Amino acid sequence: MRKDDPLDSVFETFLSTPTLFKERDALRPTYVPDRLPHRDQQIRYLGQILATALKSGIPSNILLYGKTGTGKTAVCKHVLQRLKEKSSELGLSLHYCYINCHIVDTNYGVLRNLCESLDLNVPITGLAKSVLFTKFRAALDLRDTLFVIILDEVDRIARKNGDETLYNLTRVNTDLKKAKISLIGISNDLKFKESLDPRVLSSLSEEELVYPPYKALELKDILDERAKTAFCESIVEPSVISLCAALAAREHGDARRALDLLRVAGELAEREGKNKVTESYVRAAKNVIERNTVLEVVTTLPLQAKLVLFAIYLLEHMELKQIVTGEVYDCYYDCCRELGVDPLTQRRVSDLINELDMLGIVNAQVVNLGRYGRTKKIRVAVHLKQLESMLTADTQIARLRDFIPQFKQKHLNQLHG
DNA sequence: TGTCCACTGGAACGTACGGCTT
DNA sequence: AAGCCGTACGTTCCAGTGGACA
Repeated sequence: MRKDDPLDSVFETFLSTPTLFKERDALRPTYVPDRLPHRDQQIRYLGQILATALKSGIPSNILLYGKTGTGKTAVCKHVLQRLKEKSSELGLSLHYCYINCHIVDTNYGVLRNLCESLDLNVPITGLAKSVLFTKFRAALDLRDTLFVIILDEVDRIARKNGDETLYNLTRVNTDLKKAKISLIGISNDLKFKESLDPRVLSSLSEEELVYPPYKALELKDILDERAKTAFCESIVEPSVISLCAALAAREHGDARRALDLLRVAGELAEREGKNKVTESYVRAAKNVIERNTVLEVVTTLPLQAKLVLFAIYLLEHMELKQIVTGEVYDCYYDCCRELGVDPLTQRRVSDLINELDMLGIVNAQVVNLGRYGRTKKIRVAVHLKQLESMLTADTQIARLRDFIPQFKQKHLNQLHG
């Protein structure tokens, strides 16, 4: 053991303090519990549709709607797990493949995942989609099985790549002799239907189910149950559960958020060697989570997006009444020149602003200023000081710090000129 | 009432890149 | 090695928008 290694004391402290957790993973979003409180109706409904499989029928394709953390994915996985067990009791074959289109967000990627779930080896890139699709269909039809495909965040793939793959998947049953497939699309965007090809829509949404957000009391029940699995006895004060539930209920009843709060609060308490999780740890957890999400997004942004964000930051820093696309572009252009980076076109920058808006770092709203045109009104949506430190962690952006007074002066001159 | 501003956002296209097939 | 494929990222072009203003 090296005496001067600071990590030694960290590890030793960690090992010597008793853990508060019995099963930490029970608070992770991927965990599928045995019981899902307040989702009986949804479970029953999904079960009824999929039960067709138990009499060798093809279940209708299903579209599930609901905001994040309303239990869509958990219900789906839960029901399919049970269905699979029941099928094998009856000697029927059933496979299911879960694909999160947020992670696998290309048509090719989806097809590749489907192939892999049938034990086919496919290259990361290089094959034509049609070739991949033929391979998949052929491999599938070798089995006498029902193949259920769950496409989580299906709106993402439809929006980004068009509905080609969805269309093909909804039609594949007509070409299959032995196997059958059934689709479950999960989406948190209610408007996504509008952008779909009507043919795809009608076959994908033979059945539809909307998942309402959890209410604070329902979240409390969920948390209660999970906390019992996750923590050792009498670690969590009852008020902690209520606070987590209340905070998450405020954010459209997101159970994932509530569980995250509880887990991080537990981890913070544990790290400080405490044997109780109190309300103050929940509040601290809230800050940690918010900061981490923004930090991760900002630091992983490509340089051009960081420059656009820096330009918005700069304008916000100058306390302008209104920040619009044109101003952002001018400022961004100057920043690029300062760094010797080739500036993008305004068209592209407009898209980058939309992307930053989607990520929740800025708020961009299209407004009509009459004679003064149509543009986007932009505001920074996160803490300005934090944003600065996150941006200037990038060495290139840091070089722009000296540029701030110069830019301010230039802008003032423009105002008076 | 018509004009005009400052963009938006869709569509088509170009380029670079990694990786497969032949 | 050549040809092909999918993806990412970007450009160019252009019709459309809707409220202020003359």
